[in-house]
Amino acid sequence: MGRAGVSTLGFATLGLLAGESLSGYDVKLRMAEPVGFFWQAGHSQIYPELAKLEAGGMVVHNDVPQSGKPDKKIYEITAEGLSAVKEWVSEPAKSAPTRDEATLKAYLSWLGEPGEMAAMFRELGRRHEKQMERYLETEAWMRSEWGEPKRFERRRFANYAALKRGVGFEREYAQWCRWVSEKLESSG
Amino acid sequence: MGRAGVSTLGFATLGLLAGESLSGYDVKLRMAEPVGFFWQAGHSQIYPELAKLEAGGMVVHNDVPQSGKPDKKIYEITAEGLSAVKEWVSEPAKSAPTRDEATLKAYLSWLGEPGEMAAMFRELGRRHEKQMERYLETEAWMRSEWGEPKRFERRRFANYAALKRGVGFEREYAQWCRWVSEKLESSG
DNA sequence: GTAAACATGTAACAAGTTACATGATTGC
DNA sequence: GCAATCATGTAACTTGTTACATGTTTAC
Repeated sequence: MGRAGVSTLGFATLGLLAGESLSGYDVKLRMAEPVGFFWQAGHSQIYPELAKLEAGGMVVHNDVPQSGKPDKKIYEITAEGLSAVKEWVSEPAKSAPTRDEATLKAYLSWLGEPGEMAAMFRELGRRHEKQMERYLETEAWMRSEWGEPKRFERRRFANYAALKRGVGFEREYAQWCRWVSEKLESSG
Repeated sequence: MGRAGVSTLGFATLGLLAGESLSGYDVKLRMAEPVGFFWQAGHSQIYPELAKLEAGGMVVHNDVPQSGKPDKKIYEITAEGLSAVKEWVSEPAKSAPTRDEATLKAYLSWLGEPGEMAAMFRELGRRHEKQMERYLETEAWMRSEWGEPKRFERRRFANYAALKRGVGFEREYAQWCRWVSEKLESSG
């Protein structure tokens, strides 16, 4: 928890709501898609989080009655909530301790059969490569839709910057996987 | 939890014990230093974990009485524990969902003052660069101590491979941070 | 004398995952 | 008919973090 008991998930939610008012369901969808590769949460985390934010005066909701489905709760950020995210966003990002199972397995790879280990890393590399390609497609879409990255307005640039991190991360990861699998193969 | 209720932390611990018998305190030290950048745990997690592993027959301990300090418990991996790690290590690594606060802040950077945001990312970049340099020093030490990476025996290669991931990760991260801060500056 | 290293544990809390629970509408 | 989408929640559980708890030895 950070200031006034708002967790990082809380700030992520506030950040989304700073752009547009959303239902819990919509927040969930965005946590899966654009935001998902650097922060995600299931609905079982989001609904209680929204309730907590409301209790803290960061958001308010109004019910939109629907036929058949439960009432939709549209959450809107308050002035208090907005100033809280704005303050939070420029504070030093704390890099949470990385926990990476694949790197752990590389470190312990001497315990496994080299051929099997090589295959495992080859497959892992493929997965990260595919993910990178998906991000590159989105990047291409942004360029075609929004034009020159140099002239992006702030919100689009922010989106582009996050995506760029995704591309770099996956590329480096895929390269490393391929390197590991090749070395393991040639030694087996 | 994976097979027979062993968590990833459990396997990390078993992996360490596969190389040498260790006390809980020693496991903690290794979780901080060589293993720390891709998997870490405090002693409050390690002691109960060792007890759980022992209850599951994966490790056994014998007490080494000491003067003044509490008895040292030296944990040794069992045949069962060894075959469990060996099986686990070549299974597909599940990439746990990434949660990266800095990338989230980049995505929400449009909410902050550009100058402040740029400074934040510049500082973050410096941190990752320093970390990269620390890893590079270790790499240099390995080369000087162990010779040509090509001829590393399996255990040393495994160590080297994990370190290499650390270098690549930090390099990519630092580059991205610098790129973000430069763009934010030139736009502010 | 003071801090760090050695050595082991427990308790309280926060965060995240999986499963349980309900129910209409829409597209195949 | 069957799965997916829309829409909201709760409960149980696992994992990880921070704080509490104790006590000696060694180096500065």
